[in-house]
Amino acid sequence: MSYFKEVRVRIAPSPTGDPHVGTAYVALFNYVFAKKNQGKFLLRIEDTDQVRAKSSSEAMIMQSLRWLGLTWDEGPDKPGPCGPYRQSERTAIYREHTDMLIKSGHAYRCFCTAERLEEVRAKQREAGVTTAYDRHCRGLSAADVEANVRKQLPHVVRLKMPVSGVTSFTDEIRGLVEIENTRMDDQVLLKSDGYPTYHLANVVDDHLMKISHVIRAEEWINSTPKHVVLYEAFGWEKPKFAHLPLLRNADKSKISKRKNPVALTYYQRAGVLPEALVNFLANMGWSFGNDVEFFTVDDMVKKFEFKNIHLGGPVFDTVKLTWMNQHYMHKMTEDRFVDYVRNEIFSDSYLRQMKPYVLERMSRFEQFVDNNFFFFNGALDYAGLEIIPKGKTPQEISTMLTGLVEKLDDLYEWEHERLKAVTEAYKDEIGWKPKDIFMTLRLAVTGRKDSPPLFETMGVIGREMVRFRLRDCAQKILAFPGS
RNA sequence: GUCCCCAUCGUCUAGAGGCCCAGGACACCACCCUUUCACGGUGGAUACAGGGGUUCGAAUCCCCUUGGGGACGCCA
Repeated sequence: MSYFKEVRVRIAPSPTGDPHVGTAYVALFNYVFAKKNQGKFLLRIEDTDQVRAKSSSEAMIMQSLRWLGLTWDEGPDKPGPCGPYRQSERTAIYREHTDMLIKSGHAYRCFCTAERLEEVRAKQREAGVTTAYDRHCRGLSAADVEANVRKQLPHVVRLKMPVSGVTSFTDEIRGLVEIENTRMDDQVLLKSDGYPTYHLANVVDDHLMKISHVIRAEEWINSTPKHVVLYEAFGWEKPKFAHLPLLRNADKSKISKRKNPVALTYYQRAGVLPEALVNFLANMGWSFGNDVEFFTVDDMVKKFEFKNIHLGGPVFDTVKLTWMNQHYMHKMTEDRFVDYVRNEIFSDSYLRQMKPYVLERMSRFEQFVDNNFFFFNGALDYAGLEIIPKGKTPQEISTMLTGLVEKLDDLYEWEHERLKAVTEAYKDEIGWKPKDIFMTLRLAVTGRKDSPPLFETMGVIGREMVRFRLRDCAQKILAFPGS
């Protein structure tokens, strides 16, 4: 009798930034597969990276998935039989399971320092071989380990990979995948801060949460054998695996914010309707058949099968998304139109944020739309704006803007004082005059010279749209005549 | 570099050996509709990466080459 009595699948995002379009993509296929099999769809927050995890990100992920209608049956906010559904609240479970593995001889403590590991890797890179842990601590005697533990030396716990043979698994979409064990590293399972790595937490939780099908992105294929070894070490029945193709940038590389807007919050702000985005995502790697392009999630549920997934990495083409969105827009009812404009475009919260900066600059409300278009637009038109300061080349401006985007991306909190501090530090770093950088930034973000205070305005417009405008501007000015 | 995955128009895809000198959609071009702009309609251009097999027959099966991507972290 199988351990799995029903279909249970999950989306397991890491709350380290804006909710990602790839998360929605994988969530959609999980959701559809669950519905198709009258199963359950869970949301599990994988916040085991203490350095990068942030709670605001978790809230946005949940908001975005709900916006798309991809709602879960169990999750951090929806208690179920297998909770808690936030990994940071399950550390005792991981420690307990790590101890089990150490006792059964499937894992060992490793006291190597980060410096030593870096040295080992550097040498391997130099020699042109695959970088991997050299298993220095795998042969440590029990006495040595005990002495080190007593000295409270910081350490991690690593998985003992088999040193020969082949580990394989059957991918539901592509069939048998085999990887030689000699190619695999002794993966860290428990970090020195006591938190688990993805590999451990994922396997333990998938088992404990009775996940029957692991449907995730293709980037995980290479580590799946490690997970298989873990399931076997625990003596657990394995779930089925299905690896979805990766969404791509126009140049076919894995979709990334450097080359494409990837935040779900960006698409929502840019006025893409949720059903259009979901429909578009459904057409990535999968097709309804019979030349049908427009369909609902419920329609997809009826027809979905793994074997119809096409494995070529689909390019995320926002032009086609926009066309699809137009189709859904034109079908909106009057009620929904009014509701949408009120609640998405002129939402209460957005207007309230704007109020301190826009009201004092107007003497009649007839000025509102013209004066403040940049709070509502997506891409702006920079032609005829004198956006290139005297003495600077379009290339320099473009590079400056791209560099600034990267600095702003590092910002933990999107708030005007921090925006100002980061921009000023950047100005000093590159040694530009204030005017050259601030006016250019103002024009890039708002499209006009006379706009409300720059950083406050950027704060209101929001991270995703500012990033998009800056990148868009950096690209457009290179195409200006004469540049 | 090593391993893994993949390969039909520029892009998303249909295609499960004969229905395919390859169908649909986006984008593009032309025309029609129209006081404008959109929408819509009609038409056009554009693809089976290359080479070997297997077969009466291959876009479809096999092999090699090439190309693309991913993974090689105390990130997920």
